[in-house]
Amino acid sequence: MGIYEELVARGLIAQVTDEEEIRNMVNAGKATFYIGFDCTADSLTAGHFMALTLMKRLQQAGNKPIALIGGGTTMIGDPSGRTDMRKMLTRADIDHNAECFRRQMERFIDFGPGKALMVNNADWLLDLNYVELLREVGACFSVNNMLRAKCYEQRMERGLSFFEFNYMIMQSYDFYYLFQHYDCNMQFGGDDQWSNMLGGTELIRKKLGKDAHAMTITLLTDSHGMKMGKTAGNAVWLDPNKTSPYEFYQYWRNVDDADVLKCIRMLTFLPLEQIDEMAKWEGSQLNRAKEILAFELTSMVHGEEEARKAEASAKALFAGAGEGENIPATELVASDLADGRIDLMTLLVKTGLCTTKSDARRNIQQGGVTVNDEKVTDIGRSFSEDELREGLLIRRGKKNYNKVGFKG
RNA sequence: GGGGGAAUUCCCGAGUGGCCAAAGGGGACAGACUGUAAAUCUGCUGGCAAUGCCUUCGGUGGUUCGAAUCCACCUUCCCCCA
Repeated sequence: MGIYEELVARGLIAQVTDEEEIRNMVNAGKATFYIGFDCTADSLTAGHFMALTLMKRLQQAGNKPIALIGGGTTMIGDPSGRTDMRKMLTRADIDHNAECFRRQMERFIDFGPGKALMVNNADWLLDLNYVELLREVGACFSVNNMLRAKCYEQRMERGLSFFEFNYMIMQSYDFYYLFQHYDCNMQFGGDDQWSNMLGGTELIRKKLGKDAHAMTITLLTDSHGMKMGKTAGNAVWLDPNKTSPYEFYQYWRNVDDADVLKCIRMLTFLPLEQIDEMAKWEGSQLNRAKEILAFELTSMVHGEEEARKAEASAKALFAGAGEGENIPATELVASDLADGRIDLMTLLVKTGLCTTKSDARRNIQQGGVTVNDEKVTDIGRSFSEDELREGLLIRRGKKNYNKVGFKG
């Protein structure tokens, strides 16, 4: 089975420009492909992770990846599938984000000589001359066609600025540029990028009379059709300072039954035969599959050691046993106390378990707070220095823990 | 350039002088049920020194005993005509 067939079997491929040619090229390790990453934040997210694994899979099959950091395109911001305009970022923010991206990617992809490349489109986009660009590239685009592109559909209702409308042209120009300077013959991207990617292949055909290819990755959505990799509107980050390994582990440990197998197939490197076996599991047995998923991914992103710790903590906590190594902890000092005591509501806020005291009050009143496995419903409950010294395990809801200690 | 409309809490969206911390829905959070799942049901959803006080309805001023609501100006967005 070639790599192309494997990608299909894993459900990763959404659309391709020319299946026959792409299959042959990729299976023979002849592709030089790029994936663009717009650096709108200072860390990659779980959403980018799939693109990274895809790069890795193709690299392992002998193809050459180019990671394109969108230092230039981020100056505009992709309007695809969005209902409103992105916040404009400053040049300094973008440069900083690009640097963060670079560091994270290096952990997944081998950027050794001849193996892979990392480029930044700021290097060629920012110096473009407007009139020259219009003459050279603009002439190749039909506004009529662009307006028909699916990625602008939502914006046709609410308004799309000319500024953002140009995003497609910038992205197309990237492909055109990489095709000429790095022999890049294929572009990968999320399925929401399809129109933008076709813009690039069209441009290459019109300007150079040559064929370039595009292929999109199925977007990872849950059984409700929502994009995965987000909790409460917040991204699941790859940066351990933004999403701890434990939280990262828990995110995958808690996916829907209906989504586990899909995630394992698409995101892990486990052999397909093994996955097919798991597909027979049912009911609570699926919990085992979730553990595997969570462990595999945490281990890829944060290393095996961290994955083990996260797993051990999770098991300890949910088995009710208590002490895990890796759960968040808070050390209080004398100045945190008033008259040698601290009340529970303040404590909940200090540990980050609750956002405000009102929030803490609600949680206590609704029976959602536990201290050392004992439910506390008295909002006036407070703790002495001695109690703190012995350590408290505070829990909010089923899944949020914090260990509190006292120092000094 | 001309004309018309809109901006409300995390999101959508009601509210057109006091009964408004603001209906309803979604989401989030908590509880029950479970398998750390889903579905379902219940509660809850600005803050605080909490039967009260403070801050919020795009911004700045104004009218009024009292403004999300009325007036002026500004900002942003949408629609129609050019």
